[in-house]
Amino acid sequence: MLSHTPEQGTLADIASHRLAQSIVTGELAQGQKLNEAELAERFGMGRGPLREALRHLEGMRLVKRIPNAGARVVVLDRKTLSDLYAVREALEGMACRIAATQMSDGEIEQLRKLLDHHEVQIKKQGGKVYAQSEGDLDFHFQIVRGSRNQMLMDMLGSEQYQLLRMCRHRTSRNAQRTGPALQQHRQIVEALAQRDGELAEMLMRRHIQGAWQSIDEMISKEEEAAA
Amino acid sequence: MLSHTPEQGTLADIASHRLAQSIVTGELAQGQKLNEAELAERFGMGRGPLREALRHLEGMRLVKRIPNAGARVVVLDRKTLSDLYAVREALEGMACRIAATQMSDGEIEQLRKLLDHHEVQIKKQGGKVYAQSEGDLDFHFQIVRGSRNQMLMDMLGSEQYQLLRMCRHRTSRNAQRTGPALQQHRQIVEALAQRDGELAEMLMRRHIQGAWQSIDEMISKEEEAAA
DNA sequence: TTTTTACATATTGTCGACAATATGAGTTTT
DNA sequence: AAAACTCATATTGTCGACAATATGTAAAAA
Repeated sequence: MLSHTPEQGTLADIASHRLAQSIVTGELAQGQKLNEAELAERFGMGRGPLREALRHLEGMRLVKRIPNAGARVVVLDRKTLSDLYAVREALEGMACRIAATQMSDGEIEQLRKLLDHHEVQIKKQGGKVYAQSEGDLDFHFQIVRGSRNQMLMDMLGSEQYQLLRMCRHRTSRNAQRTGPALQQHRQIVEALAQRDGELAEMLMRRHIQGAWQSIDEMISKEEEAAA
Repeated sequence: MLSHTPEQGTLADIASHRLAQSIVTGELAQGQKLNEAELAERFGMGRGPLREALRHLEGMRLVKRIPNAGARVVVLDRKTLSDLYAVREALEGMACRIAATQMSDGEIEQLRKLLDHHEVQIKKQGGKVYAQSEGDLDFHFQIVRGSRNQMLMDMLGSEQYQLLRMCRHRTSRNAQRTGPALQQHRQIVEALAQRDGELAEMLMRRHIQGAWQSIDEMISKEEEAAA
């Protein structure tokens, strides 16, 4: 799974983890002001560790800090998400190409198993897509791991995927794209199995482009509804 | 120029900036232990702001922190640098492709001017390559800016380029690659001017691959000398 | 009525002291 | 002599209080 660590280090680490969770799940709304004293009290700690946690989250781009004016949850507007998906496309495309030469047969078999698992999950509980969303990230991250590029793992795992999960929770109601997504995942795995890095990269890029299109439409509808 | 802000915000921001500077220039050696009390005293501040700065630098991947055991300057071994250049290749390649459609004619002309400036600098002071190194980053960052992708600018500007500068200071003695690099830069600008994104991307990728090869050889020699 | 100013309040920024934990030297045991 | 243990020391983690800065409100001026 992804970042399900109980996080039992320093208080700052705990706060950082809990805050990230709250932000990602939408419990803390986008743009919301983060009051240090209040949060510290809620978490049962002093303001020191909490401030360190905020600094950490700032580095993860989950909050935006303004000197002497506090921190707010980041707002994922359309432009930001568009940028995010462009970066993902480049990064995961590369990861896929390299993974095709680096992953072991066992790891690729593991990916197939993961997709089988997703398939039964989808058929079992048609509407409840949350698990699939998390599973989707698992799939993507497995491939990134397959690239053996630690920097990539850090960047995508500890940072971008958080933003993605945040975006998902926001637009999770009507996520009917799970079917085609699974199909695309299977194609990607087959390309990896054939050690065809170029094809795997291309399929992954298309997959992410498709995901962005889907998200983009949702945002458009949202904006229409708001207007 | 790049990150030459005097940084006059909170003490934590000042500390963060000064530490980053010291790390990048090699004044603080790789792997060196960072003592909170000592640094706080040197900067004339308490340990609170300094700890926040360390948390920030941790997010920028310039230091590595171990709970209850302190922070150390990150170590750029060959694998880390290899990963970094792979990521750069993907990211800047994309930036270049998009920049070809997004940059204004004026901005591209600006790039030409920048390269002219580099050329006279190189001819004037053959050995002193430091300025060119910084200038090289300026060139790359201008193109990233041209992609209009804020996330990319953040990632490359505030993070990866710091690591690059760090790497440069380490292997700066024999940097005779400035000649061919300039030539490649010119080719890239011409591709941009012709609005040929595909070509621009390809040239940029090759350029970065070449840079990595050069760095890699240097590291090999270093390791031989050490053994 | 609108704008400006002054002030009380809330929030962030900073420090110093103390507690918890790791580090390393010296001692004991095998 | 090598390994394991003990304890003094150094370093990190945490807290509460105070200073500096921003925020919102109400009175005064236009």
